[in-house]
Amino acid sequence: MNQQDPRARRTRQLLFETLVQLIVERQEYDPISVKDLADRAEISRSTFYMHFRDKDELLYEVLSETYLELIRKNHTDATHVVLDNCIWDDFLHVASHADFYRVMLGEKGSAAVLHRIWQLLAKLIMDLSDDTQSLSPQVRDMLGYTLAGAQIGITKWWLENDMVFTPKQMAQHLYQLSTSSLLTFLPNLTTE
Amino acid sequence: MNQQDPRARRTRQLLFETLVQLIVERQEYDPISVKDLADRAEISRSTFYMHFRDKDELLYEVLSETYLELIRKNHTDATHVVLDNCIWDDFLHVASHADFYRVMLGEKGSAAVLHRIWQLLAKLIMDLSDDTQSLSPQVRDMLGYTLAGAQIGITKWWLENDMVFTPKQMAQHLYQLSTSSLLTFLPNLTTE
DNA sequence: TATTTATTGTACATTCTGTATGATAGAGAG
DNA sequence: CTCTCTATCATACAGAATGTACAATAAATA
Repeated sequence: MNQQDPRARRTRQLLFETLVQLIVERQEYDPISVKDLADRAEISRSTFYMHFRDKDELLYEVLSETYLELIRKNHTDATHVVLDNCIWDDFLHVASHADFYRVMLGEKGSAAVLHRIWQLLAKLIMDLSDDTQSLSPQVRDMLGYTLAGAQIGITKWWLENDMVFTPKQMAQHLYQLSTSSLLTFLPNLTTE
Repeated sequence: MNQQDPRARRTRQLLFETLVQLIVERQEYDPISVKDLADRAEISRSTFYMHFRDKDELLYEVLSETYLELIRKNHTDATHVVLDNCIWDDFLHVASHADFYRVMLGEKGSAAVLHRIWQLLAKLIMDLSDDTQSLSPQVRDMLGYTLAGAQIGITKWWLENDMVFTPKQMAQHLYQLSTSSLLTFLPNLTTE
């Protein structure tokens, strides 16, 4: 399959949008079938299998594209390469796809996607917090997973409670929660 | 279906154990079919449907039984009705079912189960942390979700990294991380 | 215009789901 | 022990979804 062929590009993009659309519309991921996607996108089901092995692969590529774009945006703007601004950006990003994330982070979402977001976030957080350079890679990793969990948790709550705070407020809450605990956590790890 | 009939009790219990066994063995949840369960448990597939609507209902009841037992144990022993001891208990519990949780909290797990654990943990944490009584129910809830995320995150890391720390060490790490951030988080919420 | 190939429609084998039904066998009552 | 009740069994069935195969069509490109 030639990725450059305009027909293929169109179909791919169409399937990306259709999947997100169906997830938002039906408020669930798993019960969506390849037939559902093909019908909605008005393509043949066999065409789907020319592009993706299955539903999950499609979803993975949607996320890959999304996060490539998100990270690229962060790196272009110099002011964003600090943790608190990145967190703010994360909440802005989530807010602009709130209906999608509300489903995907909830009980009707996908464990695979949640796991992947978790790993990505953990790495992102650790790359940006330079006050933990002294820790062992192992403990840094542990902190990353923990803070990623905190971020996902607060985001879940936010989405499930009508986003009563602004993205900036959420970022502030999470940031002070994260950094303050990091600071107190750091010295105690070595003394035990 | 009479829950008291020894035949029914046997079958139910057998299915509980079989599901966990299959999850641990195959390291995944979703691809397990009702036929797989029936074959392994050596019961008829139709018998399965006499007890549970589907696979998910079975899993839910497994969890319900588990957590009822866990909470009951906590409440019997008076020393456990404080947050840090409960956290320790959580890690002990996870450790004793490590193979199960490694799957269920990972990419091959179940979004529904993760979501349920998240809610349960959030409520548990908030019920036990009395230093947040002054906060609004809304903010308390947000904190609960966040700390639950942190706990699930650190647990995920622990399970995916050969459980290099003891349950007690994990509890200590998480406890100081949680309480210290709570303390610094509390005053700042009102000033903004 | 001619060639390449993405897309289409269709067909097929396979698996799973949920339900239904009559036969079998285990549990409890008299 | 006998009788009744019912959980379990084996089987069948309809419906849906999956993944693959193939020939025909139509869009892109040279």
